[in-house]
Order: sequence, then structure tokens, then C-alpha cells
Amino acid sequence: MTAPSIRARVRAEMIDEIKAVARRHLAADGANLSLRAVARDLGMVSSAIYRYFPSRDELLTALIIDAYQALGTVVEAADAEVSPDDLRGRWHAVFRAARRWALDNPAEYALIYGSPVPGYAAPQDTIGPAQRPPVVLVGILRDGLTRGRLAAPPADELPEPVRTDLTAIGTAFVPGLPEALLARGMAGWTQLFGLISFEIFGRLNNGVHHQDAYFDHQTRLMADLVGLP
Amino acid sequence: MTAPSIRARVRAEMIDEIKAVARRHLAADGANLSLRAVARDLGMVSSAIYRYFPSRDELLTALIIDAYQALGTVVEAADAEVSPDDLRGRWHAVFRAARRWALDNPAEYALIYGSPVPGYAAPQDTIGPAQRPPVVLVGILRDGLTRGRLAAPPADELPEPVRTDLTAIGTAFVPGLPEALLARGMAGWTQLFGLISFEIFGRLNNGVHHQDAYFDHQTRLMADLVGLP
DNA sequence: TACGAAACGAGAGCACCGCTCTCGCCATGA
DNA sequence: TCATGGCGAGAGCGGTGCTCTCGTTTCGTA
Repeated sequence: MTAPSIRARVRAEMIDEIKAVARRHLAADGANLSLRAVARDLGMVSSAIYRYFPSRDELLTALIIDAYQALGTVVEAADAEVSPDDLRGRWHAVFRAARRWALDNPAEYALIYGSPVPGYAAPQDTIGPAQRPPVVLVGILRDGLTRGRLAAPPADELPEPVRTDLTAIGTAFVPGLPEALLARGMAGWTQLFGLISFEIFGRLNNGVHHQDAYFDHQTRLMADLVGLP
Repeated sequence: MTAPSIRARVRAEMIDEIKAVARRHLAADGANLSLRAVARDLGMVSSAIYRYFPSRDELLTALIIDAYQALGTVVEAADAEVSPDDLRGRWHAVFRAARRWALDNPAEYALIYGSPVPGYAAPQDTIGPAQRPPVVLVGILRDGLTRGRLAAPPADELPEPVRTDLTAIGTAFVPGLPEALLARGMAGWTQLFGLISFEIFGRLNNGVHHQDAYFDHQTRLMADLVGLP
């Protein structure tokens, strides 16, 4: 393997630097990222940025993918750190890790889970990384089932069209998971997203002051719903 | 009472017209609303808009309040149309009405439940209208309790700090509702928000095709969690 | 009924934005 | 060695939110 040329390495560093500055601006000013401001911070002229990213949207896409990967990594690591048999421990660890990451990176959370930018269509590269957190969650349920620590809900609780949809999703992501359990896992994922969004977007500010405890309690409720022992 | 002057009436109509055009633009182009484009549509010059709204943010705030009120009205009406004793019927009606409104008005849903605009702080006028849907949901639980059709979960399932927070929220919005039940109601509200957001923001597009049935099933799951008979 | 004040719309202008194009400079690979 | 291509600077285009000024029109009041 040949060492990357100096130019290629400098280019890669430049790309990383642009993304880093852009992330800083995102955290400070929110989603309306200004290419010109990023360029100014780097001592460049705005048109120079276009040597590295063909458009502002492409820069945002790069940041989005990075954010998905960062969250996915954090969540998977949290899950892996708990004994596989401790289903509730894993559930709580995943919930807490996702929330922690969101609180530490609110702008990036808003970037990937806020309202999508109007003309902006999520590129194909984002859908894979975006699935990592929910896959981890339903993975806990699958492990619980295979280890006999979790009972599958009756399959007939699912209406037919939902079952067929979930069959396809299940075979793609968590083969062997009964559809009714997958539905519960997705409910947990939906709840996790809702809890974090409410907190990050300040919708709990009037009333809920002990947000850690509140989050843990709601996590517990959902663990009950999905049937974790 | 004196009739409003012609000028006042024309002004009110002008405000409504601006908001209507702005809503159209919002639906077409997403959240980055252009004052100049709205003015053009009205055959005005952009500075004329400032006679009616002191800034673009104030226009957005007006649209946000209208959206909250519209959603609140729809949800309350849906709840009122079901027999008060039919707790599950009311639960489903509220969930369905909220989703229906969001699907019919996706841009306005994104406006009020998407990521908040960066420099934008929700004005005090919005917090009241924003509470209407969750208040309806927990109202169902309170009715179930007072009619003896719903059992309150044990109070000691709540950690102390959560209980005190919820006590304050409860006395403000739904006096007499046990805190543990309020927590479940808020879980339902969080889930409703998550379900709608996932659907509106296209996060279910890969896999879930029968969205009506999926939504109904998840609604049912949450009804089970809160303990509706 | 007449008049001063206030509301109104148009227009010019400011600073900013994303993006394109052109122009020199220089490292790179053949 | 030399042509190629990557690179940064700069000018410029059409767009944005917002401000200020200037006539005109309408209103409440004297």
C-alpha cells in the first residue's frame, strides 16, 4: 500500500478542520450554518470551501453522517459494557447513553433528529448509520428471547398488515425476533426519541426539574411495557 | 361597543392574509420562510410587511400560536366526541386526531414540534396552547380514575424527586391525578409525539408501509401501558 | 368641518447569504 | 522537465432580513 500523498493528507486534514469549525458554529448558532462564517474562521474566502464540499448541503450531510455514527458508536458501546444477561441493565444503559450524547451534543442531535431541512433529502448514506440505535434496542429483546428470559407476546395481537411490515423489517435487521416483540422494541425506540427530544428542545422546562430521575423513570416504564424482567 | 374602524378591520384582514400566504409558503418551501417572497405574493414591497409584523420571527410566532391552537382544538373536539366512559375510545380518538392534523398540516407540525429555530425562544404566549394536547390525554386518565374504571399505580413506584415535580405539574393542570398515573400519561404524550414525528419526518419510510395500522397498534400498546381497561 | 397625528406602501440601501466563474500559483506525476 | 490539476483569492450574481426616508391616506379630535 502506498502512503497517501502529502496533498491527499493535507486535503483530508482540511476537510476535518472544516467539519470541526462547522460543528462549532452549529453548536453556537443552530442549524442555519453559514459557509462564509466557517470560511472566515479558517482564514479563507468562502469560495475556497467549495474545493472540499460541493455545496452547503453536502457539508451538512457529512456532519449528519458523523453524528449518526457517533451516536451509534456510543450506544453500542454502552450496550456492550453490560452483561448480556442483564436485559434491564442494557436497556437502561442504552437509554442513558443516547440521552447523554444528545445532552452533550444538542446541536448535532437537532441536526439528525429535528425537522428535516426543507429541500433536503436524506442521502442513502445516512440510512444505515441511522438504524444503529434502534437495532441495539431490539437486539436486547432478541437476546432476552433466545436466552429464555423474555416471553414473546402472542403473535395475534398484531393486525395483519402490521405483521407483514414488521416481518420484512425483522428479517433485515434482527432475524428471529417475533413481530410483536419487534413492535414493542420500536415503541421503546420511539419513546427514547420522544423523551430526548422533549428535553433537548426545552419542552419539559416548565415543571420537570429533576430530568435525570424523570428520564430514568420513563425508561423503566418502557422496559415494563416491552416485558423486560 | 363601537364598531371597529375601517382601518382596524382592513388591518386585521391584512394580517390574516399575510399569515395565510406565509402558511402556503411554509407548506411549499419548509421552515425557511422568506418575508420578501410573501410580500411579492401579496403585491407588496417587503418593507410593507413590517407595518404588520415587527420581524420575521414575530410572524413565525403568530403562525406557531395558530398551529398550537388548531391542534389543540382538533384534539379536544375528538376527545369530546367519544362517550366519556369509553376511555380507550377517547385515547384512540385523541391519538388519531393529532396524527390526522399533523398529516394534513406537516409544515405547521414541523414548525411547532421540530427543532426550535436557533436564536428563537418560544414566547410566553405559546406555552399555554402547547399544553392542550397532553392535558387532554391525562384528562382521560383522571376521568378513568374518578369513575373507578382505572386503578392508580402504587405511588411508591416513583422516586422522590420525580414525585415532587409531578405533584406541581398535576396541581397546575389535572388536580387530583396521582403522580404515578400522570407519569404514565406523559409517557403516552411522549409516545404520541414520537410516533407522529417519525412518520412526518419520514423516518418510517423504509419498512413501515401500513402506517395507519402501525400507528393504531402502537396507540394500543401505550393504552395498555397506562392501564386503560 | 378642518387639522395634526398616525398608519401605510414604496423605494433605496446596508450587510449578509449560497454559489459561480475566472485568474494566477504551485505541487504532482508522467 | 513540463503539462495537469488542485488550490485560494477575488469579483460578481441574485437572494435574504431589516432600516430609514418620503409622500399619501385615513383617523380622532378640536
